[in-house]
Amino acid sequence: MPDSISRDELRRAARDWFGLQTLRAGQLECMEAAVRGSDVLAVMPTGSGKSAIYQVPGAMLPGTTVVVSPLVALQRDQVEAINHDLGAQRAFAINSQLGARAERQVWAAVTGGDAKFVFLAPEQLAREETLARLAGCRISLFVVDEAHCISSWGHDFRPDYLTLTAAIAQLGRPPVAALTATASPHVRAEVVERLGMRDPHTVVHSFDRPNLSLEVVRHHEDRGKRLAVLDQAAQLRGPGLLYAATRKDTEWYAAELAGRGLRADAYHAGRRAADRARIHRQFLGNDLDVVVATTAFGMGIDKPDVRFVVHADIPASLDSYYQEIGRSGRDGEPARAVLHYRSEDLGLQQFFAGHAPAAEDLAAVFAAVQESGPLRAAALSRESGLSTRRQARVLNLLEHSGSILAGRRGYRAVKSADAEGAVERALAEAESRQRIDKSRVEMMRGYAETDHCRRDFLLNYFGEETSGYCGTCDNCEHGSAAEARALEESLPEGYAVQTPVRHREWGAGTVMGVMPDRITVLFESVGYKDLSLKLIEEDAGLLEVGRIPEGS
DNA sequence: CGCGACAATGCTAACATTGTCGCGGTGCTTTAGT
Repeated sequence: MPDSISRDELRRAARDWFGLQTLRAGQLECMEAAVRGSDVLAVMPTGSGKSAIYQVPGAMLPGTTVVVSPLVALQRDQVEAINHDLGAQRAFAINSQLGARAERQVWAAVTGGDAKFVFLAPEQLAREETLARLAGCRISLFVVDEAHCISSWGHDFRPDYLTLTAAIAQLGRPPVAALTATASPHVRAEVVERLGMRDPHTVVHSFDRPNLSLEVVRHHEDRGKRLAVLDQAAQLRGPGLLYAATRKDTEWYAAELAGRGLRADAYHAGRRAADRARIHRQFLGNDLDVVVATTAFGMGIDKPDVRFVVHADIPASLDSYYQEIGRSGRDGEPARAVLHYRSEDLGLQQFFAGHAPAAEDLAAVFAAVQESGPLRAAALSRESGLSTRRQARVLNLLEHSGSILAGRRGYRAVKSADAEGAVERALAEAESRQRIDKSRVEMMRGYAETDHCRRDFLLNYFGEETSGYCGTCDNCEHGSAAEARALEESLPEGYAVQTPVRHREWGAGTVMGVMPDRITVLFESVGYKDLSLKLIEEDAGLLEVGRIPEGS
């Protein structure tokens, strides 16, 4: 029985099976919670033993642990690592790259109870066939690795990330463990909500990486920025990463750096799989000085001695930025994070942040559900005529705006919902998401333009209290952070980071940053907003401190 | 939202300005055709 697994047994299993001589407090707590049947949310940096949190309980619990993992290449690595540690074939991956024969073998292992771990992408779990077969097995733990993908990809790029709740229900609602290295309070709340987690045991490590120095270089001209980026990438000691916003620019920078005698290559999703694998290998083996990449490069890359991460263009959010710079200096030695910033570059990110689905798509799907529901996704796709991807996004919006429900037998309409209102509410939901995405871009601008300590800004964003001075960002070194800090002596009382507030128009929110003249608040409905303290003081009742229930 | 490519304009000759259009990031899946 799971209840009988003790702390000592967990320690012993970690040591004997996975070679972990010591466990950190956070790790052990999470393992205990998982074997006890609690949900777990762990936010820990890469390399801190996050995987052990599910590997040890998964190996000890009876039945099978399902692990949702975003990339097939990552699944392969994870499977190999576990099988190597256990010295037996106990972990398997299920994805489209399996041949017919391999697939039969995997399923035989899973249904026969030999598989302790099954790795799949959310798209695989959205397939009725896969889910039904898994539902026939004993699933004792459901793990979502890289759980921040729910927030960053679920809304449009990979909507099946938002249908995991339904999969969990169909698997008999085992305990759920969500793991990630990067999640701001907003992302954490979203993960918990979207996975339907119940009072999860939560461990959040500090986001501070003191060995990373932070710097922003501002530019007005595109040409000047390009030259400065090249000069810097050529001059810094590698190995390093250079992030650019477009595929074309990665090729351009890589060619220019190669022209200056560096071993550089461009990495983006448009390159052939073999080339991507080669670049990855060469980078790990120190056969490349610089990889010039789009956001495609990163997940699953664990190289300890990356010495710099330079951004030629601003990323879409501080979440992305932190993830990308977090790939440097994992050995604890000094590393540099430099952002080359032009305010014009924000335009591209704002473009990426915004497009609503067509009203007719929403109307078609709602009509189909209302007339012939309950319907599962595949049947519904035949009725509505939409591609499964477009439909998944539309379904998700309709569900989250309260017009349809996802049940065991499929989607059905909420009795009181009418077509017109359903479309309207779904569009409002889409707009609200866009506002949030755009406000995240604005927070990124805030980081690039602040005169204060940049580490402070970053850590506040992730919900940490800070000192106001780190000494290793450009603003601290040049003194502007110290001046800014002196100003803060006159900060008003009552607006500490993470204070819950309620705005007259925008409703509930959380204070995310405090500056001498203004505070930054993350509102649940409209995203990040800067509020002038002067205005708040003048207009009593505009902003109330504390989480005051609606309508009272 | 901002860019680059290309066409059209203005006006009377070789070219500078203005206007329009299309493009831009992440990966799973499945399937048709070599």
